[in-house]
Amino acid sequence: MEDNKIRVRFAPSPTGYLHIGGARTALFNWLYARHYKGTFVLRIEDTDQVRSTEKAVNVILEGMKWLGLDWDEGPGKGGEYGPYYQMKRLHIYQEYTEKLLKDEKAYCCYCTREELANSREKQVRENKSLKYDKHCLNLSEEEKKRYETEGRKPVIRLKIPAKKIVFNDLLRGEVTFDGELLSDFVIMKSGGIPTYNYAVVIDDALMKITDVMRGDDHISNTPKQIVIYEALGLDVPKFAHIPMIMGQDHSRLSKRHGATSVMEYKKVGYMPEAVVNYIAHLGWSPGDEREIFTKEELIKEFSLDKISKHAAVFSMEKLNWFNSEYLKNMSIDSLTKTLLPFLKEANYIENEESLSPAKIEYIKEVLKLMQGRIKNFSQFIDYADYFFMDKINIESQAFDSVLNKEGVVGILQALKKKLSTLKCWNEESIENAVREVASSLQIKGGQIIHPTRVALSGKKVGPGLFELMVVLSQNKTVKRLKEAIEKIEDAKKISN
RNA sequence: GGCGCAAUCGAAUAGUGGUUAAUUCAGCUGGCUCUCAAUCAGCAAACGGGGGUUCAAUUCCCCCUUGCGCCA
Repeated sequence: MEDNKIRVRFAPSPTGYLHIGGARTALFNWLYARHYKGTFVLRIEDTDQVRSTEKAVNVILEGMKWLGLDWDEGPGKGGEYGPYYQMKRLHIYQEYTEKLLKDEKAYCCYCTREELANSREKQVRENKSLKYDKHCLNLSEEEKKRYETEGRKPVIRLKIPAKKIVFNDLLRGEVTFDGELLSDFVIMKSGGIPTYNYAVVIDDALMKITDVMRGDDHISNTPKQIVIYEALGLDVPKFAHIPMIMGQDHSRLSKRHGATSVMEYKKVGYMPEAVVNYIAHLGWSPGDEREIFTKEELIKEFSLDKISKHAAVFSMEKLNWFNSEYLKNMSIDSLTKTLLPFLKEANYIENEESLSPAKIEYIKEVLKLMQGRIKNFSQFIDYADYFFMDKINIESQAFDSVLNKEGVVGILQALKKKLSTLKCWNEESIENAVREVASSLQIKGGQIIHPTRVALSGKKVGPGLFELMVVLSQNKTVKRLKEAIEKIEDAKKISN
């Protein structure tokens, strides 16, 4: 029973951040492992010494944790098949390489960059597929020695058998490649560093990975990896190549399509559950109409046969929709808790810990007005700024088109007078007061409401005016009406 | 250049050898309303092209096209 347990892995290169595509691959593997009660391994592929950094490892781990994708073996966790960093496994690759050399399944190649380029150029000219010319396949010991004394450092190449290489993709069925067209590719670079395809095979085999689920950009790498498995006499795992995620223009998802880093979404104020829910739908569907899924439901429903085969396009609008759905359904308490760091960041509050109960209550009231109007917390910071600023910033377009108009000063003055003496500050009495002012001036409600909204918030759009006033308080309402009146009069003076 | 993978409304996906080809996001119209959002009602919108197989193809097969990827 133990032997049948599914083992999958996510193996990122720590060369940047955890991007959306990587996160989706991680998610699918995680869901697959959790669904079948298998093991989810995290392995760091850090053999690109130039681009790999410790910081990038941490950023990726952080991203995984934020999304709630916990791993059973890997960095910080250990496990019986470690180490889980490729650079700590160099001796293992070396060991297998010596075996391949001894078995004459691989050979040293001393060709220089120039020699390879020349050969390649010739192949291009002859319209042939690009392939190593096997110049070093049968070097004698003397020739090898001569190259070494010249100071050449060899790379190790694998001999590719000239036969069909077939594998059964769990998603796509039988995929066939012609080994004849494959080059004797490099498995070990001259510095003793394994190439991607080589390290990945040894690691997957030694870590007893049963199912390799990865982006379909790896389909063409698979035959090479199978050749390595066979040369090493290792069991070939099952493969499932999932579709890639593209930008709106159907090119590879990149920064110009918007945020591609998962942590960027945290920063802008998305809920990890919403991001997970959305990316789960990129290339996968439950087979019916449901859209909103908890992680537990995703685990329950996830299966390979519901993964589509064609590339998916990332849509910010749809993500926004998912996120606002989550925000709408959150309790005010947890919403408040999540919002606090953003308020701090925007300097709307001093300190998250030392907030007075009254202030927390105030934040909750503001949140109630904004919940359902925002797609993320950055938008809250933007839309609700006037609740947290002493001097508000009146948008110039709103000022010109709504406030700086004939008759507005008189309206605001009348309203100010009425509100400043209002005894009872609740939605109902405020509405009554506003309507009374309107009817005494013989104008429609809207003619008083719109300028007042701009005077109080600096914006033309926002929550219902009366509830806004209740939260803002009588003092501030009156004060801002006064300030708006002054501002309009100043503008009139200047233009005259 | 060689090889591989893919192809349903603008996007994500359902679905089927015979259907009015469905749902969600986005878009548009209208209701509600002080604006926006939310919400409700409605509209518009797709089987890439060509050959087969078949009584019947969006669905199965082949070719083309397009997109994406791998190889340097």
